[in-house]
This record gives sequence, C-alpha cells and structure tokens, in this order.
Amino acid sequence: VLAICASNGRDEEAEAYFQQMKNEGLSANEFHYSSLLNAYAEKGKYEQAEKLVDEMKSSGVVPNKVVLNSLMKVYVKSGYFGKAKKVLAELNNSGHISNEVPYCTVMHGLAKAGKIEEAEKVFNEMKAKGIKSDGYSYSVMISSYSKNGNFEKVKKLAKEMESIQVNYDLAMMNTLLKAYSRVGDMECVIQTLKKMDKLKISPNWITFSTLISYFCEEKLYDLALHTLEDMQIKGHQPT
RNA sequence: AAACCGCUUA
Repeated sequence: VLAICASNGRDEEAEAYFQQMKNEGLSANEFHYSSLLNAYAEKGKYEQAEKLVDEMKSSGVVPNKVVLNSLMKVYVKSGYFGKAKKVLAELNNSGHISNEVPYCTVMHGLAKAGKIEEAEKVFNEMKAKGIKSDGYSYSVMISSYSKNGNFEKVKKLAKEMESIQVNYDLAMMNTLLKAYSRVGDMECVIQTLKKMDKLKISPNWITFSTLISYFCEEKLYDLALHTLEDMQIKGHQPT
C-alpha cells in the first residue's frame, strides 16, 4: 500500500486508498499522511489539508517537517499568509528548521502577492535566527525588489550577498543579471558576467535572452549581435 | 522512503 500511495502519489487515487485504509481500520503512518497531504497541496485544497493535519495530530502522529512544510505551501498558495507564518513559527519552536527553505516558501509567496515588506520581515527574521543562507533567499528577494522597482534594495542586497559566501549557480546569476538590467546598471552586468566565466557557469538561453534584450534597450546593437553569435556557438537556437 | 526554493510577461 505504501508503494501504491507513493507512486500514484499525486492524485485522487491516493486519497481513495487512504479512505479505504481508514475504513478497514488500518492506522496511517506519517508516510501516508504526507503523501496525501501533498496531493492536497498540489490542488490547493487547503481545507482538506488542514483537516488532515488536525486529524493526524489527534491520532497521535507527529507532523514532521515535511508535513508542515507541505501545509505551508498550501497556505501560501491559497493566500493565507497569516496561517503560513503561524506554521512557520511552529516549525521554529520545534526546532525543525534545518535550512532556509521554509522561509523561502513563505517569502516567495509574499513577494508574489506584492507584500514585499512582509517578505522582507521574514527575510530579516531568518537572518536574525542565524539560519544559513546560501543565496536562494537572496534570489527571491532580489527578484521581487527588481520587479517592484526598488532598485536601491536590489543593489543593497546584491552587495550584501557578495559579502557573504554564497553558492552561485546559474539561476542566481540569471536573477542578478535580470535585476541589474532592470536597474540599468551596466557595470554590474559585466561584472556578473565575468564572475560567471570565472566560476565556469555556462549561460543558458535565458541568460542570453536577458542579455540581448538588455543590450538592445541600451542601443548596444553590436554587443547584442555578438551575444547572439555567442549563443549560437554554444548551441542555442535563437527564437 | 516521501515533500519544498530562486532566472518562468526570461
């Protein structure tokens, strides 16, 4: 049954099996709960998810961090940020937070909803807790700020990010590049590119198209063309 | 064993 739930995982089938289990008086373990909860999370059925968590608590199953994490995801998805933050606090108190991921989930949700100040609060809280930040959180914040047009914040965060040791990767670089191009800071764009080169991070087509459109905006058509050629050399198709 | 994050109107 375990295997069936997991591999069918995503759908109503899992729910059906779960019901069947209960009807037969079998006790569900946390594995069952989490896979089912995930199915709910996927569909944004937050009431169901909430009920499930209550149920599992009352039946003595301890919600592990995966479960709580999934629950948070549902809340964020449905716009219940207050509840999401409560779950987050719960995670905190029980010392279940091993990384920044849960914070990022909330932050991202807040940022997407345009509640950037809230997101920043979460962000600061995270830092205050001394949770190691490997750059994902910065990515989230930077891109939200650049979307919001808050360029000072973008720069500040970017600097801050550079001052700590972060694991740069492609998505990060793309985030930075996009943010810089929105700010229109050519210097930083170039610097970022150099850094990419140094770190042997190879650009993908998103990188290229970000660059090209930025260059075009800056009327640097030669550069844009050059970038385009580069792109083809690396085997990317221009679209 | 399972879930989760950032470039996605790029």
